[in-house]
Amino acid sequence: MITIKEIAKMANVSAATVSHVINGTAKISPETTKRVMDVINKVNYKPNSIAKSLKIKRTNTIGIITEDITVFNTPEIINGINEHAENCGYHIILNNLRLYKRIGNNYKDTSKFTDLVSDIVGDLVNRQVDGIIYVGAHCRDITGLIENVSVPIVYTYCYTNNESDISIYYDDELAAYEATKYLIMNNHRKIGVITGSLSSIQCQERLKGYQRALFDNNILFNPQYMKIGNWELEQGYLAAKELLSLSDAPTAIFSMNDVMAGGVIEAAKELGISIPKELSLVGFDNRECSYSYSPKLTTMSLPLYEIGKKGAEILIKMINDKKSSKAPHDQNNTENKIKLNCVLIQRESVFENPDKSFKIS
Amino acid sequence: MITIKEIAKMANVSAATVSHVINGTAKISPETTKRVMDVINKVNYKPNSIAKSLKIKRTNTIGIITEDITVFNTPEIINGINEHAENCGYHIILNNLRLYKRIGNNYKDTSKFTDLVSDIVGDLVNRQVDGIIYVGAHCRDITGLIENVSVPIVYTYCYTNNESDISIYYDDELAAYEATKYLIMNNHRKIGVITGSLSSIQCQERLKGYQRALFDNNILFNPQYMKIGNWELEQGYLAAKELLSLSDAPTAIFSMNDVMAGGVIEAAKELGISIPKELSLVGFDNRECSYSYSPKLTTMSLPLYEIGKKGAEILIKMINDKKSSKAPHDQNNTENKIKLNCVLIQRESVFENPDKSFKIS
DNA sequence: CTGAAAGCGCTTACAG
DNA sequence: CTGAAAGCGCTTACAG
Repeated sequence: MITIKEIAKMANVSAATVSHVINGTAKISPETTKRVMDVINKVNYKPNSIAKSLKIKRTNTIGIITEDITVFNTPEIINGINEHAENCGYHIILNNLRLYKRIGNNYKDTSKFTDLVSDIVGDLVNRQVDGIIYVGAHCRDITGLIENVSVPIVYTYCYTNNESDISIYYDDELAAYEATKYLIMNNHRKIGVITGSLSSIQCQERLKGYQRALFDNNILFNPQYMKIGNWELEQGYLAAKELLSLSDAPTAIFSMNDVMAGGVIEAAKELGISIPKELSLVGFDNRECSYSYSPKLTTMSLPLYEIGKKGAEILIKMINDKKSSKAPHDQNNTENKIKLNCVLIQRESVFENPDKSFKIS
Repeated sequence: MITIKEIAKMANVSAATVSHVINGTAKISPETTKRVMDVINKVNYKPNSIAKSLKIKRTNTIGIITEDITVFNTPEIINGINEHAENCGYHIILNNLRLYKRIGNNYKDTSKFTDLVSDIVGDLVNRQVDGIIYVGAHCRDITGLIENVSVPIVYTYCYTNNESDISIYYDDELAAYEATKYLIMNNHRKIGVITGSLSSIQCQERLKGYQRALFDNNILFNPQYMKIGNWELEQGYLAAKELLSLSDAPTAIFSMNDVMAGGVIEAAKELGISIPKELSLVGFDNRECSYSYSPKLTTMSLPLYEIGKKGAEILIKMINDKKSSKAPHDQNNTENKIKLNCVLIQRESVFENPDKSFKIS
């Protein structure tokens, strides 16, 4: 490994001078600059960033802690973080908790892995990361999981109830509102909904959005049109069967995830009901399967890339603010819980209802 | 940030002694050990790993270069690397090329991103990673992409034609053989195959496996039973329609990926042919969608986790061999191209053919 | 415009 | 069993 001293000797200058030409931290005459650059290029010298980091107390590295990288949302969030970080010259140290393998579906009980997380955070801090981004596997409250960290941290796809913590996730209520409104704009007024597990916040928020869209358009909420699911395909199938056998069956269904929408498609096929001609369907999540269904599913896409990107932006800003000892982020008047918007992906499962009597002007 | 010197002062010993009790590198009396540990615990001191790395010239970090983390195979490979690396005390620096965003479907032309990769490799080396794992987005030949690296490197989900390079991927031929054999064991003898793009190596290998299974069981290859697809659902649908309308239609189909198998399911539904009772179907890849289909698809699962794990094992072994200046890996008599086996995931799409006349003893 | 020197926070022969 | 000292490869006031 070739060092700055050796370059200095070869170029007949001091190590300080070499450092200055590399970093542009002092005015060096064009001649010596050239002499130095020539030997650097000749021997293909690259400064040792570990040594540099030790001196400047900054690694230009951010730590990412993912709860489980195999969950569908995570790679795209990492992609977003990665792109912005790279543009700012930051590297990424990845720590994957492998939560599913370790504690299965107990992920809601954060106490089961606080020790693990606190070890990892400690480790990251020892390795001098400039900041940390935590990526949840499920959007939920993880208050208390991480405490007393000496570097800036931002939470993505999860949140805490601590006001000064920065959390970035997406707006379930609004997304459900948009999905329902899209069906209404397509002249549907009898709109069924198949929910996820009622105990989940996602489900509650999406239900609110669904009802608000109905309300805003003067459509009475018909409890018969609401079926309780559990996010699984089978429940979507069963719920659709019930909805479609109602005497006054809905002409459209909003399924709170794509997987259950797969069950709706199956049920409709069995009943000989054509999607989208006789039944319109909107899913949620824009999972891989939504594109494989036939018809291809119209669904709400989660702003995963954007969540990652925004997280990286804010974190890097916090790092820079800290460096220049500005006021910490939570004392600015900015809102610390950031909800990004989902976007509707129009594919093949929605059709304008031909019944003109419902037409909205 | 608290340093080893401060700990030394507080415990009334030298920094050397503190270092020794932390690392167990010398016999220290129980009394001083306790005194030192007490202050370490009291102030929650954690040594600065950057400083340590600079001194010992080892970071216990491996660099992962992924071609695209959003491709389905990659997260699971990272998971495998991660688990083994963590067990060995190694950290991971992640570099994601975002190949799809950058060059779209030109990924086969590695010359389009050699400069990018060589920058990243250089960067990783400056950051003193102990080794590098490259994770392909598609299993293909990437000879020449990376050259002259001073740290050990292993390739996963791709390979080079350079004998000394270590590559870990999976055995397409054998997997197709197993899939076809499974159908034969279920008493099928008229087995259709829907291929991917014929130009792809995967497809050629899988075709070989299919034919070898037929041959080994004395079944004549019937060209009518082979339909050329392109990995997309629509082609699977069309191919299945043709196969199923043959006068002597196959009783089973091997689809070279899960997506086309989705098309087969659709075609069968349209024709009123029941899967698996009247038609057995095996897919390939074990993608998310294969579990959402109805019936749930029996398919070959790629050993992604295992590829990652094996990659990490070999890389860390190379790092240790290098440290103790043993012979480099490629001079051992071990094989440097490692093909792991796929495993059959039995779900609901295969049924034993009731026609006893075919029964294999 | 350039260089000598100190120092970032550790580890490790070496001496005692 | 313990400590003084050198050094890993950089950067950065400071002096000239």
